Amino acid sequence: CLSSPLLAPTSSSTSQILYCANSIFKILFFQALQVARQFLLQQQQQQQVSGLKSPKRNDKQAALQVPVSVAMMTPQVITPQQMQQILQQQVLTPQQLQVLLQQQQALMLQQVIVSFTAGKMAIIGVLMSLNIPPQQQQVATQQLAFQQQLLQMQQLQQQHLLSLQRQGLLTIQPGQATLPLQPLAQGMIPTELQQLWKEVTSSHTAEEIASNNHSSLDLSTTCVSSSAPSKTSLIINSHASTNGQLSVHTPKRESLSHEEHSHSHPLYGHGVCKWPGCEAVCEDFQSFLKHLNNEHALDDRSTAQCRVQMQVVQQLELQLAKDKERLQAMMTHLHVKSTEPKATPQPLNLVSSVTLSKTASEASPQSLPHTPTTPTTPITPVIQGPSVITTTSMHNVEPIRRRCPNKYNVAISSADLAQNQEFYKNAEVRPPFTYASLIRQAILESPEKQLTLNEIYNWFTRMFAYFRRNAATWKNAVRHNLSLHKCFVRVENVKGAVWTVDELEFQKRRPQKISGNPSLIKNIQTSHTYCTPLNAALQASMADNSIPLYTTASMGNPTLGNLANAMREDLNGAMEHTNSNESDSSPGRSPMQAMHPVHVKEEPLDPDENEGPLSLVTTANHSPDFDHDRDYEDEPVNEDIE
DNA sequence: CAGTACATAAACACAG
DNA sequence: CCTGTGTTTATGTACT
Repeated sequence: CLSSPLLAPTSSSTSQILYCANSIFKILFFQALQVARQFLLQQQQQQQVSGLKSPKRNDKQAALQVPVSVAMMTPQVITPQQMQQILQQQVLTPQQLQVLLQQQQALMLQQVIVSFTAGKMAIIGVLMSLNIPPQQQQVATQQLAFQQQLLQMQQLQQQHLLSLQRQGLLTIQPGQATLPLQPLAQGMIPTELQQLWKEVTSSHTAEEIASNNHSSLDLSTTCVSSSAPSKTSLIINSHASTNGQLSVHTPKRESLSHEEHSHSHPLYGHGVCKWPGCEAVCEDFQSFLKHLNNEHALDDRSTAQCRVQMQVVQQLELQLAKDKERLQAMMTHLHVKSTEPKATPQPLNLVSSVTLSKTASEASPQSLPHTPTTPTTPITPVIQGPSVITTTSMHNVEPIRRRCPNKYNVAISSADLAQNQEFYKNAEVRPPFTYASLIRQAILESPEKQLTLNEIYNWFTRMFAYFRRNAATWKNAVRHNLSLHKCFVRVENVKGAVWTVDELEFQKRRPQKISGNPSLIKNIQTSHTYCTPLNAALQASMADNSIPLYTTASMGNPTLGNLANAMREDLNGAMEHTNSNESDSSPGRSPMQAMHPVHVKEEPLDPDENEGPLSLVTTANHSPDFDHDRDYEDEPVNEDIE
């Protein structure tokens, strides 16, 4: 790629060659630079001026032509000796050589900067759009911040060179050549990293706006390893003024004053020089510039630092590429290419969140609790391809009214809840279950099949992170549901009142037609033998078809836990209630049967079921599980923490 | 389009 | 008076 029309100083060609030349030039540049500098030192007295363009001229494009050509041609074949030859043949003055070298370096540094900046910006954008979990973002952020510091150092070097070039102060200071190389990682404290991160993001925004959104997303796919960035305005100085910090390295920089105004020099902050390992105190920006010119001139130390930084950059580049690859795989896995965001019930959003907030292993496509359209395709990973990576999916903690559009949402949730129980505990995602189902579940999970209101509250907050906020709302809803639905029976107790579930009423609650395939009934038995995503999908499919699950095996199956069992009962209730006595199938009802509903809601049907002279019997054998629940109650429910 | 289920908000009563 | 509990009504949304 170095042999193509690289010498044309156009943006596109320059950008293309820049990347190609990067790796080669990285290796050869400093070598050549050293040789050239040696040569310069030797030839310093000759002072032969032979009609080269002045380095101060405004025509930066023309000025860049020579270095571009040198930079692009030499890396292929040049050796230090050849470099010398070239330099001699061209009969350049030391100043001119210096200019050339600086321009080469500037160009190369620009290339590196742009390359990494583009990749960095893309990654930042992806991270932000994806709401990557904090851990991953932290890693990426640290990497990028480190990268940014490296790039800023390079920028400063470049700017420094250019300023020197402009002022005609291009002299080598041999005395500095022997200064020891300082560790580059020095002085990288977290606060600096944070600041850098902020700078990066802010400049990214401005850059995106200024560059008309051209490059940011395109580069996201090519990132660091991009071979041909589509937009190269960032590299060439034409848009330097729009690039914020990137404008620093433009040879044309008309304004040190601008920097003085903004005092936003990447290498200057909090009154200290942020050159790696320097941390020299500079009162003001002017002194800082002086310090830069004096201490961080183009010398052995600086070049060595740059060299090390380049190696660091290379490492980061590799790592970034890996991370990018991983991210790509994640995005692919999560079906980012979604077309219809609203087409799917909520559990998909949940999965997206669970994937992003928990371990990736939990995010296998099979675990998507979406509802397969047919029972025969329960484990098809990508059926509807919903948008799982959306900001709404990550911030759907607001009390948005989002009932599951599916009429059997409760039934679907039976498997879903069991499958994502841990997820709901941790992710602030609204469970796609009705309050009634949840209340019933809470009650049925209790050993006595009865709970006080407060215990129900605790169950909600314990089982669902979503219910740790907006307590007033959902608690009111719980009370409302308890009062409204006849399936919830209030029973006076010694300790007060407890709530129980009238299964018959609950199953009466939602008369639905049975349209499912009865052959799937046995599938549920086999399916919940394995607590696998397939299990969830199968059950979800069955739930979707309202298959009755009158299987005693489903009861008390520890594989899916009580939650799933109860929800399976819920599933039973979802279908047309043909059997009026399957409420007896619930094995755990016996304690409740002794209860006496003090308060019977209007039109109490079949009071024979709750005949009550023994009403207070069970209250005597107070279950220690209540104390067990108390343990959770003691936990501060930070629902009011917004 | 009507009916139903559900969520949400709010008013109210009552007891501790 | 405050808080928690419980009931009821109203309203809006989504689905059938």
